[in-house]
Parts: sequence; structure tokens; C-alpha cells
Amino acid sequence: MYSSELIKGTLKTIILSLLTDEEKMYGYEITQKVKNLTGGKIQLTEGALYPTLHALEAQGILTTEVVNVGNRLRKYYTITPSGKAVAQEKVTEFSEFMATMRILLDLQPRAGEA
Amino acid sequence: MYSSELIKGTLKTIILSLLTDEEKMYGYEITQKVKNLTGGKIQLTEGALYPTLHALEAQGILTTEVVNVGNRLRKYYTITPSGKAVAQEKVTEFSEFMATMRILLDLQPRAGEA
DNA sequence: ATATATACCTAAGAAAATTATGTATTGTAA
DNA sequence: TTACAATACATAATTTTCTTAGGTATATAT
Repeated sequence: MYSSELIKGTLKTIILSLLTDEEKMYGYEITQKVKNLTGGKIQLTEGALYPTLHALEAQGILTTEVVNVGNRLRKYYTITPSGKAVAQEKVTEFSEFMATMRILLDLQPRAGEA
Repeated sequence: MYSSELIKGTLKTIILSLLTDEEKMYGYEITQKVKNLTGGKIQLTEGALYPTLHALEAQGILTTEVVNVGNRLRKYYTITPSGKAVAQEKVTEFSEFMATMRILLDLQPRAGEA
């Protein structure tokens, strides 16, 4: 697990990036996918995730659809076309931010970068 | 300028990395160095910087020395030996965090990484 | 039976930043 | 010469974002 302060500010970017690839996910599924993809190094907390999903929905970036699976509810989130543009911006910005931080922290630049 | 939420959580790492290279800097100098190295893309605010410097000093990670330059005060910060270990940990952790985020966001891995 | 996993949610509090000030000196442009 | 920008420190109120802790309920494994 990374110290939580590092992960701050990346939650929206992570959510929107996953939903760009998958088109349809529910909250719990997002937590599990992130956990699996990162080998447990990033674990989203529900207290952070759900309010953020609600905010993204209120902003028209995500839409929802509630589905009954067995006796349990699942709230699926889908990214809107305008949301996809936001997702792309966020991912690009984070990518550039990493390149800048590499310079600042005196780390190796990525291949193809000067 | 990057959206401020991205930069959150990286301030200590930036400060400690710079002081590992330079051994002695004052607050205003840090803001200028970061601005120059990042082409203005990261600009530290004083309201964030000074309280963080004070906290790092209180934790024994930095020591200070006040110098009179002309009629103006400069408070120089120097990293302690134990502080250097903390700096190294922070930079390494951030580097690993970037690699994890690259996987999560489906970005190109760095050269040398699988 | 009981614990763990699935699945949603909110609210109080903490942490870390922004924004807005305040003080004071020095250099520069009008 | 005066006013603005830059240098140099600092704090306080507010906002943002997250953690921690709690709540509800079903399904599954021990």
C-alpha cells in the first residue's frame, strides 16, 4: 500500500480511465479491479469512492442504471460522451504531470523523451 | 499549470528531493527552483510551503539557519542524515506509484519495465 | 452459527491544500 | 519619485478531499 497522500487527487482519473475501457462498471467492481490491477498496492475506500461517483453523475460525466442481481442491487455506471473527453484530459494531464515530476525528482526520463 | 489536485501529496517529496541535491535552500528559493525546473507548470504556494517546512523541521528532518542578507532575512533549510533516508524513501515510493498508475491508466510502461 | 464477501450508503473528523491577508525590504519602470 | 513588482517571511479562515467509523442487507463458506 502506498501512503495515502500520494493517491490523493488521482481518484477521479482512475475511475474515468477504467470506465473508458469498460463502459459499464459498478462501485464494488471498481474497488476490486483497482486492487487486482495494482496487486493490492492501491485500495480504494468506499467512503471516498461512492461520494465521488455521485459527484461525477451530478456533473453529467457518468450515468447510472440500477440492476437487480439475485436479491442484491448493483448500480452500474457508464461514462457519457462528454465524460470521455474529460477522462482523456485527466489521463493526459496525469501523464504529463509524471514526466514533470521525473525531471523535478531527478529520475530517469521515459524512453522517447529527451 | 496542472490542476492542483494532482500535485497534492507530492509537496514533501519535492522539497526533500531538492534538498537532497542542494543541501541548503530557503523557502522562496524552493518556489523559484520548482517553477523554473517545471517551466511554470508547478508553482508552489507559500501557504502550503511554509507550514510544511515548519513541520519537517519539527520532525527533525530539516534544520534551519537564519541568515541576514542585506537587510532581509533568509531562513535556510538543510536536510539531516535521517531526513535523507526519508527523502530516498519518498522518491522511491513515488517512482513505484507512477509505475502502478501507468498500469492502471493503461499507459506505456517505462523502458526496462515489463 | 459465524465470519467473510458482496453491495450499497452517509456522516464526523482529519489532513492538506487554497485563498486571503499581513509585514517589510529591494529593485525597476513610469 | 512614486508606484508596482519582486524578494522573503509568516499565519488564519476556508475549502477540498480523504479516512474512519458507522449503518443496512444478502450470499457463501467454515
